[in-house]
Amino acid sequence: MPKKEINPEEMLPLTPAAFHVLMALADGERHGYAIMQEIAEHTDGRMQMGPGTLYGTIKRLLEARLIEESDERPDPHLDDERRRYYRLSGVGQKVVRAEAQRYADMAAVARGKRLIGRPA
Amino acid sequence: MPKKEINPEEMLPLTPAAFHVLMALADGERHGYAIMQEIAEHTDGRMQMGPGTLYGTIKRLLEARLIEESDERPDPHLDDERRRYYRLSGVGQKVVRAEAQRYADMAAVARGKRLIGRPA
DNA sequence: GCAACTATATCCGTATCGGATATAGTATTA
DNA sequence: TAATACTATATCCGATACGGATATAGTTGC
Repeated sequence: MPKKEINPEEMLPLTPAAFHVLMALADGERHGYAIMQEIAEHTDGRMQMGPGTLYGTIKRLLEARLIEESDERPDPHLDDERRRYYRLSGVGQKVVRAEAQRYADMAAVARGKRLIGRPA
Repeated sequence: MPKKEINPEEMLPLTPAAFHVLMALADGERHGYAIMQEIAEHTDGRMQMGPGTLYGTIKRLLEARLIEESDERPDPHLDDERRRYYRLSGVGQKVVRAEAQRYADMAAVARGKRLIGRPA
């Protein structure tokens, strides 16, 4: 039988901060500062995550095993030794998918109540 | 000139609890217990908000003037004197719309990353 | 009459947020 | 080459929010 059997849906809802960090890692590994920039991009600059929230959230996500630190480094001339790279764990992938689906579901409810228009 | 000029977007993101309460009030006034049931319905029973979170959140939303207590009561034979009814304020309407749009936007980002499928 | 449900409220330990502060390497440009 | 802005990580800590437990009591259904 599978080893831990955690149900990702039981970890929902995530805090907005945790969700944004996981979303930033959904298409590949990134270092902390790049996560910050990716979040700003996802939200058209509306969400500016400061270092306190960013690194605190990373720490909690590591403890919860939703993300892992990666040893792989890019080409040395593109790299910066200070950087620490993170990627989603297997559970992390499932959790971010489930939370994204929850967002889509709530958006659908909002459309049903005519709070917002159709998806672009 | 308009009296207060609060920018609803600056209050975002809401906590999931606050958003669910506002969503439950989006199509008409309701009392606390009914809000709880509406939230369970919106989420197919996946979110079960307990009384601590519910009444604490209501208190905070009242203080932030996103909701107001209503004096109107339904027909006496349908009513229960213990109930306290709440409705969205003008600002509350704008905030819940903006937050719903944020949910839709994040769902769109998630679709771009192929985390979830098309909206139903 | 009794159990289950409805309804509101508070307490309090824990978790999270987020601005401030610290430190220091890297890139730009004057 | 000196100064400045940007990159990058990390921690501290007061304020806020969460959420299970507990309390109280009226209402409904059997």
